[in-house]
Amino acid sequence: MASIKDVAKHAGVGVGTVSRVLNNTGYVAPDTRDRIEAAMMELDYHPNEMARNLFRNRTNIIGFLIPDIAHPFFGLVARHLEMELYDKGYKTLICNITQKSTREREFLDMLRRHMMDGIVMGAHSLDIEEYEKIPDPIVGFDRVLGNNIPCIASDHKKGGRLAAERLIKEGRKHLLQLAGTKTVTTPSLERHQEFERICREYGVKIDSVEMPWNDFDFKSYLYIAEDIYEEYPHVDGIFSTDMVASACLRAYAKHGAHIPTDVSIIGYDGSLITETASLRLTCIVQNTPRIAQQLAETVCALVKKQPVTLHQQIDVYLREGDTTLPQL
Amino acid sequence: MASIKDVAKHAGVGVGTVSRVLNNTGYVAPDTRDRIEAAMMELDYHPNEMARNLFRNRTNIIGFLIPDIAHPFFGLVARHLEMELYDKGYKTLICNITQKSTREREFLDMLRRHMMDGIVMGAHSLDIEEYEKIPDPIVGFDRVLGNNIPCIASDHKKGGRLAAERLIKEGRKHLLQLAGTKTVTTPSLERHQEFERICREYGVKIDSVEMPWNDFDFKSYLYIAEDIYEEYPHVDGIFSTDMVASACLRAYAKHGAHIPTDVSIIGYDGSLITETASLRLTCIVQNTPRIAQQLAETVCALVKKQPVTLHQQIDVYLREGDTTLPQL
DNA sequence: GTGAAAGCGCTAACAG
DNA sequence: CTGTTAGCGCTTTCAC
Repeated sequence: MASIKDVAKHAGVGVGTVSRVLNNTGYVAPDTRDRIEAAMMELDYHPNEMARNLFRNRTNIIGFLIPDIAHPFFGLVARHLEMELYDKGYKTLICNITQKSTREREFLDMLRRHMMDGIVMGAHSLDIEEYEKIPDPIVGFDRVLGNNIPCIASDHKKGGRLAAERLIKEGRKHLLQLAGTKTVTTPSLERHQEFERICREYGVKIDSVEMPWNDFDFKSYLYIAEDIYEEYPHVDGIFSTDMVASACLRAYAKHGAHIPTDVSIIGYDGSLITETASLRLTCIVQNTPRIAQQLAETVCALVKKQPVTLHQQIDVYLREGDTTLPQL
Repeated sequence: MASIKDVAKHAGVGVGTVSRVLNNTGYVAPDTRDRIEAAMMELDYHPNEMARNLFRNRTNIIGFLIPDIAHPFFGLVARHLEMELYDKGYKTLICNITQKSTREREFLDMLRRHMMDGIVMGAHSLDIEEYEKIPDPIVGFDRVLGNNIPCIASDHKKGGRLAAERLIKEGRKHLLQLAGTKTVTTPSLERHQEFERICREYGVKIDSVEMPWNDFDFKSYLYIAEDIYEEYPHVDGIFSTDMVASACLRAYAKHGAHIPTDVSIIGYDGSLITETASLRLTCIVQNTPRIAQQLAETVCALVKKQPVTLHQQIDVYLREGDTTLPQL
């Protein structure tokens, strides 16, 4: 708990001089510096970052708000984002908003109270106006938070197209896509619109089902998948997020369908679970390293009051797995 | 950027009074309070948390150091830990230390510089003495960091026993266990010692392989699994972490082994990937909610200088999946 | 080169 | 009940 004053006293100098060696600013006589460094060592001195923060008016902390850090896709983004931010000199504060709560508002409030220099919003539930009122750095990850708030998202439209075209090319005749609830609008919904559009364009039968919100609990996805099978036992192609797709894979296989002979399944995200299963899920992969890089770059630019691009789209691609028919 | 001074001036009162309504301490005349609240509203005032932190000498931030937040097991612990800490009034700062770097030391330094009130160490690489020198709150998650540093870990010994006994009961005769590198000692290594001990006790052949460190990249686990198959094509029981076990499942199945008829596989952790695969991995489940709860409770107690239990063991259990023979 | 002093925004003690 | 003041620990002019 030694303070800069203690060090100064111990070394027989003023606090200003200690501060100078601490920050390597201005001139300090070599032997004075030595004495100060010795004093710091002896007192086991560590500069108090809170005091520095107060003076500089920044904490070097960026907040990341997400539905659930345990979700494989968000976990991956968080990992890369933390890495990128770290390299830029920032620490990452995370906040899950799995259940309905006041967490989001509190998180935004922390930003306003200067606990964080900026935040990346990977989830949202308030009205656009609320975000636009906030003068501090905010970047949306897959969320459109207002006209002047940057948003980074995958090219979901292309993702939907790639999936639809692939299934159609395989000769599938009755497709099914499962989407999350549309309580809030996010760019990712575009993939389903595009998927449906293309199916209609090719005259392929398409059913779109909106699923209830369920906190990413895989067990409940399994129940949902069972219901889906009951209602749509004869579809021959399914498109959904990795998690839901995996659940459907289990449900349809359990009822005797052979994957991919009878049913092709394409996941969306490209998270770890598409690789660890014995039957690898064919999926549309979101470029998480790139997303994280852009998020970090944008939020840091905002913090430094540098100009930023408001809309950034990250490319996606289809990765072959074992749940679609091999291409000829 | 309005400060408490601006509010005071605007409301025609002293800063002390404003502070009083801010913190609901002491008496403030109703109409004075109204005037102040109106001023705060008008100026869009938000108290500066950095200044408060400096005064109170705490940030209400707890750090969580882990190998990789994208790893399904660590992600799960992080999720629960964040929830627990949030309920206790703390925010969670995460730090990955995937690659060799100075990150760990920097993280510890942040603790000493009062950027965080305490940290939970889910990874470590320094010598015990380094941690013991640090006077600030540190709790080890599956890491013994010193004689006076609390450590919360699963009952790994029991985990190893449950796995061994199950495989032996199935009549398996040649077991194989894959362990991580032993560059640092962690309680989790006990499961392998116990596994081996029990195999010997029952006279069952057991091979233990130490794997190289690979940053939890599943693709490299697959390569390793291939090598393992080459070297141990005739084992009939495998025990390893979920990730490695899943990779082995793929490798052995690919080479024609039928799971679980020919080979039984038991994973360790009980993470999401054991549920999402079409062939669910039988596994030893670590009680992540409970672990997180204990971690949060312990680190908070330390922050408040309350007494804590130095060693806490969390129970584990075996969860039936599809990669072991059904019990009679 | 270096010390003294002001101030970052807030809280709490102390007079009135 | 409320205004004034002295710090929290640090950085940064500004004289000496």
